[in-house]
Amino acid sequence: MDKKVTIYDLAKELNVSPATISRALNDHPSISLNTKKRIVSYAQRSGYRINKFAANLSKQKSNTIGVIVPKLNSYFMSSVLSGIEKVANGHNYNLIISQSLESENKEKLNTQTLYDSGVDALMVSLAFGTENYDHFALFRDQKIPLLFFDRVCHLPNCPTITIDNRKAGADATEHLIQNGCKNILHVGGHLKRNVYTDRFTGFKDALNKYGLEYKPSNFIETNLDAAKIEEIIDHLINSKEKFDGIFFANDAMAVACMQSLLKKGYRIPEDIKIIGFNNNPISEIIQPNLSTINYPGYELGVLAGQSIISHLNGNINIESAESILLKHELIARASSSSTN
Amino acid sequence: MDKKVTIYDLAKELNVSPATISRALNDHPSISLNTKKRIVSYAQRSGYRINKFAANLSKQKSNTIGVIVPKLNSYFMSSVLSGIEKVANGHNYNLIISQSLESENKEKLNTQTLYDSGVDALMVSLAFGTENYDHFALFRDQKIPLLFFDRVCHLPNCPTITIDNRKAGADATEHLIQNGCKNILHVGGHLKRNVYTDRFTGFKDALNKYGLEYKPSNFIETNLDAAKIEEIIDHLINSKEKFDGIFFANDAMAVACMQSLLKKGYRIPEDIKIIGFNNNPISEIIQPNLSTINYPGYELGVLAGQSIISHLNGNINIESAESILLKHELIARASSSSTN
DNA sequence: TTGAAAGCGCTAACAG
DNA sequence: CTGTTAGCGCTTTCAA
Repeated sequence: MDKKVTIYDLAKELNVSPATISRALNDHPSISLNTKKRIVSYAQRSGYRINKFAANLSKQKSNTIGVIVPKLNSYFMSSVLSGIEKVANGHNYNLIISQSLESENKEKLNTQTLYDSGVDALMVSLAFGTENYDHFALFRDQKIPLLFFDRVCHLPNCPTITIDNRKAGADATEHLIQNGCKNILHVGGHLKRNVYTDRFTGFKDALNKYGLEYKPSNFIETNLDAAKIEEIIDHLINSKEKFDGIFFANDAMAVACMQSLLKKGYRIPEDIKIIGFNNNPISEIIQPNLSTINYPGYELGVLAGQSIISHLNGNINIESAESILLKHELIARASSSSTN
Repeated sequence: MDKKVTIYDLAKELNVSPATISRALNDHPSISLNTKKRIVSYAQRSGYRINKFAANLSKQKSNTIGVIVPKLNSYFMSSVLSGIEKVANGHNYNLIISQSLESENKEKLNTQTLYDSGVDALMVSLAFGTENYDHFALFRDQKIPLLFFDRVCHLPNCPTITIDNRKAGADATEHLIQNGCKNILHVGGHLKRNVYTDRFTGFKDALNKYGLEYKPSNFIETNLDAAKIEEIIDHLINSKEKFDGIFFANDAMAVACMQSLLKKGYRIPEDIKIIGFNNNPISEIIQPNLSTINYPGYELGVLAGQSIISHLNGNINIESAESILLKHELIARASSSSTN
């Protein structure tokens, strides 16, 4: 069992042609049930294993999907990936996953590698810093399906899957307002990325809707690194402004901030109300529980996987599905409850 | 830019042979600097991209590493994967990642698929239920490096990377004892997996060391599903025993249990002391903060990636590194502090 | 230093 | 339904 057995070996052994072997092993319609059975059974016994290198070369198809994410180890992204993997696996697709680590250059390199690897489709969530999308041209030129999720950009014929971040941002903000906040701070992420600009826009929408003035001091752009929470605390404490509510672009930041504020003696929600984003499980561990927007990562992954695969199978035309919006949901918890 | 350009196209254009092109593009030693430059530059301009299907077939090597994990979306596993990806990417390896979803059968299928895909090495963390390891024989027969991490099994010539779970289990238990616990419950995972049996053994080691009796009621085997926490609460409350300490095999369970107990009016650590395992960030969010064992997932991933890759590069002989133990560390926090 | 040519193992068009 | 044959695009001896 050390030399690998090929279809030629099987062919010789069974006195048929390699083509017949191939047909038998691939459920090709034009082959008699008998020879098929004979071949499959013998292949089985002989320990034959297909050589995908050869099959891929011949078919110019790999049954592999490339995925590029900013980082693997975040609750949200790993949920998405889990969803994608689940459906891919169920359809005989493999996933090659790589991280851009928020670097445009690495994203570019990964894109090229995945192209060279011959993935049948590419799914990407953009790095913070990506400003130029030329590296995706390879895929578009070759008409290889390209789909963006969560942190997306809008290229012709490339579907996107997200939630309505603008509406969600407005919902979160409106919730704070309805619970009595008059001067809200929004702690956002890099404004290069749709998800953060949209949430920010939604934030301003809501202020506007309720006749609250938006001033530049109502917004801080961050890299969402919870380690840098002290900057925000400084802004909160030292600013002339007295903020009575904060809308964070993600839960991790919100929780880190809550911990710091609580330690400093702030009362939440009495002194300041807080809402996060994502519905990370930590939002239900922190006391008081953190209000947030549910952004269903696993479901997003499943949906993304399904739409890529049904496109690859020719079932739907992905290009017609320009952009899919998942439903989000406001989850009101104690961190923002009314205290009047 | 629609038809793909091959080395033959380049060869024709530059009046050299395909072999020369190949040498130029692969930094082969025996080629003149001049022709190399000429070729590389032209390849660049012409938009040439290697076809890995062909290269792989020819070399019987894919620069791809397969990874099988129980599930992608856990804090620990996504940290490990992030570490593996980081080093793999840095060495021009791609990762094909798949989930067994704790099913032995799926793990088996994934193993076969990855074998067929021609991965150069396979890294796996076993599913809960896996009892039979025959599916790995394919790899061993073909001498394809196979490495187990975290949830491991010991097959000849397959290195393993974990922490010393037995010692860690003993450390955790000893910590509770030293803080005054006399009757400790251990909530463990499936005993088929080394990590859980070892922690359990360490638990008994510590009881023994301190002359505390071990009775069957001191242990519950679970699938570590935090949703099933009520069973444990029942056991705690309705048992004749009065437990004054609990050692959980992971933090998620510990936190879920703490939340439930606190809601029922228990005081932690006064009424009962608790320690978890993994040092999941949630351990620093729950109040009181959860004592735990630091199990460095990212570092484990980096180490696992490095050892597989240096083996693939022929730098070290992986078979000599039978098993690597990472350092763990007890982190004492409020959930277990002494209250005498 | 370069070229010719033989694979790598499978698929698919065409013929029978 | 089955066989023949020509690739798929790259790598790698072997000769020159």
